[in-house]
Amino acid sequence: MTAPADLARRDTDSRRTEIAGAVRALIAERGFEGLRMRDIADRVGINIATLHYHIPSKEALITLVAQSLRDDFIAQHRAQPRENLSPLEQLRLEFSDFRDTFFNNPERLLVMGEMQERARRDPAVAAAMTPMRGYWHQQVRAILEAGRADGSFRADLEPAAAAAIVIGGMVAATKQPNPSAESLDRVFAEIERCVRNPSS
Amino acid sequence: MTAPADLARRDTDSRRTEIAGAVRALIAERGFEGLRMRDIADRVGINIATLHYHIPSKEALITLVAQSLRDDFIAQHRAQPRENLSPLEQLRLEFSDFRDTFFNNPERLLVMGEMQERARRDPAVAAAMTPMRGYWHQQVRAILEAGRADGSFRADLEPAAAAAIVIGGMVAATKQPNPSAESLDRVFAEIERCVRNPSS
DNA sequence: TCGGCCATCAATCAGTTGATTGAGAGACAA
DNA sequence: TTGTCTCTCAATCAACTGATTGATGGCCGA
Repeated sequence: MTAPADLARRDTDSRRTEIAGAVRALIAERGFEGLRMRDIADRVGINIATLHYHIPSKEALITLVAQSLRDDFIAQHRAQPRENLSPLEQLRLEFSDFRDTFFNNPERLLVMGEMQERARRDPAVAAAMTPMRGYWHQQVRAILEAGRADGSFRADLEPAAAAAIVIGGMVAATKQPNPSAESLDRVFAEIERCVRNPSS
Repeated sequence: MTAPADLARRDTDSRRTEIAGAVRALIAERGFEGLRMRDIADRVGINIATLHYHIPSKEALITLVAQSLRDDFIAQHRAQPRENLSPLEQLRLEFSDFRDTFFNNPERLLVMGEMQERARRDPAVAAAMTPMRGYWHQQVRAILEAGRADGSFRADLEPAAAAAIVIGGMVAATKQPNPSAESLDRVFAEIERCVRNPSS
């Protein structure tokens, strides 16, 4: 008996989603260099040949994960309406989004970090990661520009450079030893003081 | 003839240093998941058994590299006298140090990034990386505290959080697409504006 | 001179790893 | 019913990988 009736049989699309989730969990746990096709199959609960049926190669798998990350990222950013908020409120929304992800979905940030490293050597990964990084950067930059325009942020603020610092600062906050909600918030508050207009 | 006279014969200490250098170059090129003992031996120009003679295991090798990074890092930071400089000058020295390393020794920063990722799962690596990160953080924090004290930096600046942002901002600057001396300097200048006292 | 130690190498091993093969079972249309 | 298409699996492969073994030649102290 090679395919018992009680074993879940899924269409390829949902299988691929399931596989992507398993891979992300494994990368978060053991990193890229510890990623094994057999472990992925085991976690999904399928045979390694079945895994290869849905995903032609390990390389394709990694591309799939990069795309799944990008899709998640953009979906989350689109979920919240930001139009009616002040630039400072938008920036704070960015912070709270990030904090929520860090605590409720840490695997996402971990895997993004790993993928970011790999993007340097793997064009296929870079093709999925670069737009995501660009989207985020653009989002923050637009907030900073709006804040500079309405006087709530510094007049001498350079949006592109400052966006890099804001994002870098957020990421750095998570890499401190023993990150907590409080330690994250301390860094976020400092970023706020970095960009706010002192004379307002 | 298995050990010809024209083949370099080195004592274990200098061999280990040589091996650490080769490993760092390989990690920078291919990342952690592409690191192979045979490639290391090839790059050093020795047999794989000789490699294992000097380094008992791959794990020990990685610890060795982490330590070599830490030693380099601290050596460079001790090299420049900072005592007679103003806080702002000290901060700028930090920037130029970092920029020099990025362009003259990019392998160092690349490998530090990879190791930082790995530190999360490997206590031995963490033991070497955490003090390095801590040293750097402490260095920047001291500069920021001094600047706040003498009024050249913001009075409401929180040194620990700001240090995280300064370091995170520097690192983020190198991860922009197509980083150049100019793009780095734009970020560094923005960091300066972030911390300076607006009323001075 | 000689004996022991150090650094080195060719050859080899056992376990791992990504990928393939050939076939079975269920669903569904003709 | 029959045929075919999709999804699944056990078994297997060839290549790779970290590590070991046993031996060799040179250096150095006695």
